[in-house]
Amino acid sequence: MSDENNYMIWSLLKKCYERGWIYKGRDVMPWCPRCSTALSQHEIVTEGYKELTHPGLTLRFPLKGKSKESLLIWTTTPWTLTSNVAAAVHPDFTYVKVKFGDEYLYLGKFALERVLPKGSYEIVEEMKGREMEGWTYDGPYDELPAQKKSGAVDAHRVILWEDVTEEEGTGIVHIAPGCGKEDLELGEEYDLPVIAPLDEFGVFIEGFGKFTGIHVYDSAKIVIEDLKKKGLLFKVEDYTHRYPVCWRCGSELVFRLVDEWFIRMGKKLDKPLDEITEEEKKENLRYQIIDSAKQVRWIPEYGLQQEINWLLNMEDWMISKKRYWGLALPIWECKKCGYFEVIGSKEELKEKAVEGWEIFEGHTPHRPWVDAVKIKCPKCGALMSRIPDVGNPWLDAGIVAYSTLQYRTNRKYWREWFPADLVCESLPGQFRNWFYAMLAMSTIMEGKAPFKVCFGHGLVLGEDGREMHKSWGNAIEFDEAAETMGADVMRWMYCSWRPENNLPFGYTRAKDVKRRFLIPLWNIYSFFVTYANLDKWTPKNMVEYKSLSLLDRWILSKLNVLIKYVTERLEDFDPYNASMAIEKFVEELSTWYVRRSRRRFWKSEKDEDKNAAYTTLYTCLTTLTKLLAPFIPFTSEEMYQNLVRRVNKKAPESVHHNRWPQPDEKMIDEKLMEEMDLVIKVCSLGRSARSKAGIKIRQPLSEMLVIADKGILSCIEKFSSLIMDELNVKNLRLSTEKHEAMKYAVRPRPEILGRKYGRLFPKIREAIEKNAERLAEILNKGESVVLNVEGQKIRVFPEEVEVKMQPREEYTIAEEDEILVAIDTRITEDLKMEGLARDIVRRIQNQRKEAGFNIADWIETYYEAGPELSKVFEKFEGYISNETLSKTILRSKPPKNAYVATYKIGGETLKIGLVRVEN
RNA sequence: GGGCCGGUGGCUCAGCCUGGUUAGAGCGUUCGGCUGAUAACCGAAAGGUCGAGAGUUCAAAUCUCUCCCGGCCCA
Repeated sequence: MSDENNYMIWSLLKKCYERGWIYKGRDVMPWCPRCSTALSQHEIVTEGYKELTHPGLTLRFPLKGKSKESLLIWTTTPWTLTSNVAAAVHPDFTYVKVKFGDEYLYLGKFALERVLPKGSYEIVEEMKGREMEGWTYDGPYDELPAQKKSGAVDAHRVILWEDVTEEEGTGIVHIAPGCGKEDLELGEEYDLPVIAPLDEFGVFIEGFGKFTGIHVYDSAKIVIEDLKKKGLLFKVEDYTHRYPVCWRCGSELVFRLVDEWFIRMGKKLDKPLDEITEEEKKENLRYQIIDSAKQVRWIPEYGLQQEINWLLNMEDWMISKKRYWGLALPIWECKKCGYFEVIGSKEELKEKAVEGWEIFEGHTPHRPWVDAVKIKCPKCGALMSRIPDVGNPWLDAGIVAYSTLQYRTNRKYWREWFPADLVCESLPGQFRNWFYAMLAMSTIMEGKAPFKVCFGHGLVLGEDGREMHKSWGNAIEFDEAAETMGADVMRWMYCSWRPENNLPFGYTRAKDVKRRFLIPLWNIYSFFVTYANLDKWTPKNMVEYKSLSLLDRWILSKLNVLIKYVTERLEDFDPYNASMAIEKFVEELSTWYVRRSRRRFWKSEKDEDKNAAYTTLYTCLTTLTKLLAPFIPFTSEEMYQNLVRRVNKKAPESVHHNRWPQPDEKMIDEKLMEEMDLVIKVCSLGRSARSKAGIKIRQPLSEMLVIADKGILSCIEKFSSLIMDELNVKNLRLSTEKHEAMKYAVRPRPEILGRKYGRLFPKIREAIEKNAERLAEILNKGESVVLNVEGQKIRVFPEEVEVKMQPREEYTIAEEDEILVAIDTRITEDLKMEGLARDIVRRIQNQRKEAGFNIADWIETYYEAGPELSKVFEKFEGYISNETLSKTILRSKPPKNAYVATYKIGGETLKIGLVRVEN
């Protein structure tokens, strides 16, 4: 391992030192007694809390100079009472003095009910918290040497604190500045002494009497015993709360006063960001980092907001860690006068070393070797030793933009590669860890962001939407997932999900992705391969653009649009929309292009058209392999090897060695794509109409009628054979006139006309309905009509009737967006027989497959059927044999070796036997 | 307590920035259909107080405010 990382961090810390940003803090840190280490803010916030039950103690702090008068205090951390220095009240809350038995107690008025039994007390006096300031009291452990030596005994008094809450306790808070973060801050404000009771293992140090040598975890019952004996204990109740624990070992944390090293983040200025002046930023790292963060393009955009929010709230960065292994912090401290110095490089250290260099030389800058080196204190001349702490691991993670790019040794190289184009990690996890560390460190080094784009994705969750946990049974190991669902499936699952959303990961979703995308893709591919092999088709047979059909040109247009779009989306770091577009394309390729082209591959009489279809599908597939290579590298490689490498040994060895496809603008035909959209819609309407009429596609029909405006019709006209084929109709009629398919119906309104004309009404109705068409036109114009009914002239007004349009009897219609499709539902005997023929063909095809015959195998077909189906066999013999590759079709009992099946079609029983024959 | 993200059919999510037909898709459900790509495909139907309330507007899922719920972060 190279030392570069270490020395790079040394030089960064040196920079901070030179600007006065490094300092030693005496802070109360969350501390794990088992791991014997402090935990940083980063570590504690992630998974650092557990519901735990502790003894909640209510006890007396007897007031000095007043007999039988006490403050009532509540705490859940008995051990901190040994280090009590003060008691805090809220200045604005109301407190009460109550008579309780033969004593007087002080507590918050709001706490009376939960602390004292109802009716057991009598309020003697009320006061605001601020009136109590300065009252002195006797602490519970004033006999301890540590209490005496620190001056705490004489410092015990009531102080004011805005953060006292009404929600829990007595409203009077016990303050031990050596045992709590807020306590320490408050203590500094009031200049209180600090007592730190615990060593790094959580054991009481010297000066704590019988506690000395006792582990903090064992101290609670001793405290409770003591308080009982001293008569200070008021009551003990179990109290359950969220309490911080060590993320590594789960031990309860204690708060311990320790020396730690920090990088100063700069003051939090209490004003809007845009009002921070350049002058203020100059020495304030916090706001400099925010400026760096703003240089980055955040995906999603709100990532920036989140990062800024973190930076605005971030405390000074604790860079030390109480461990043995890790980056040796290059801080040398003088034990005698307290001066410290940060060393920025190996060379500087060598120069300043006064002893131990020979031990260190040749080693990496780690313990124990580096600790041997001593330097001379420039202030007092004593020997300075390195502090024992190692560095926070985020220092290592955050320096990569410098340490891996030869920043110290080859600045030219560094400039070439810095800043990185992209970093990508989990946004909720890293905005305060890795992203933060990189931004902070690069701001210190160069005053700018180390990456241009920060792509933050969501979390991978279990399929149930909860975090994955082994114990919850929703966790899936990567290896197992890759093995079971396939790596490409997993990749597509990620790509086709909005990255900023948390991803529910699991096998159901994998199956879904497979079915939605990968299987259809593979089906297209295997369809192509099946027929290309049969036809011995190779890319050498590819035809020119001018030989391609409209359908071919359409999908190639779509393909080139796709290339353009995917390229653009990927360049914009947007794999989601890129993959969605590919899915859409594959779907269209499968459900429209291939479906409409199948016959061209199988039964095309003209080689030219067959070649055109092969050319087109081959182009689509080979282009897709390249577009898909970054998404599903294994599937695309497999397809590529078979489609390209097998027939062209000169092609690049792998799909991943190919150039990215370039769109061919000439192939993009906007008009054609619009037209095809219309065609697809017409077909969809046609199917809808058939479905409404209950006539399956297999049943040929004589005519369909499309009614729309001229523009639409002229688009459709070119595709009439496609439409007729798709919808299985013999003729396609186009018209702009709705009445070709529709007729008017006029319904007289009995509540008006019946009342008006009485018994004449039925005759009137008859007259109206007989001439409905003609009358409707007039009535629709808002004019009245005159009817001759039994010699009377009857004038009928538009409001007296209801004019409706309905399809003519022979048609069933479907209508949408100004397009109306009508199908003629009359089935003649000929059409019916043709439908039956098609039905028979389908059964035979199915049967061939079930028999295990190959697509191109020739067969003999035997059948036994009733008179009608036999007639169909005779009439459509050519068609049936051609479709099913039957050399002969015989009306006879199938031989023994035939594959036989029986069906019921059109009320007759049909028995079919198939025998494979040599070609 | 403060900040950010989210709340839309049974489920997973689009739409919101830039207000405007009848709020979409996939999955699931039901019914029907196609098929030598077949553990796939097509069509139709059922299914929605767009978290709640107020405001702005001719018009609000969309803009504003308040509140509720969930997640994350900070205190």
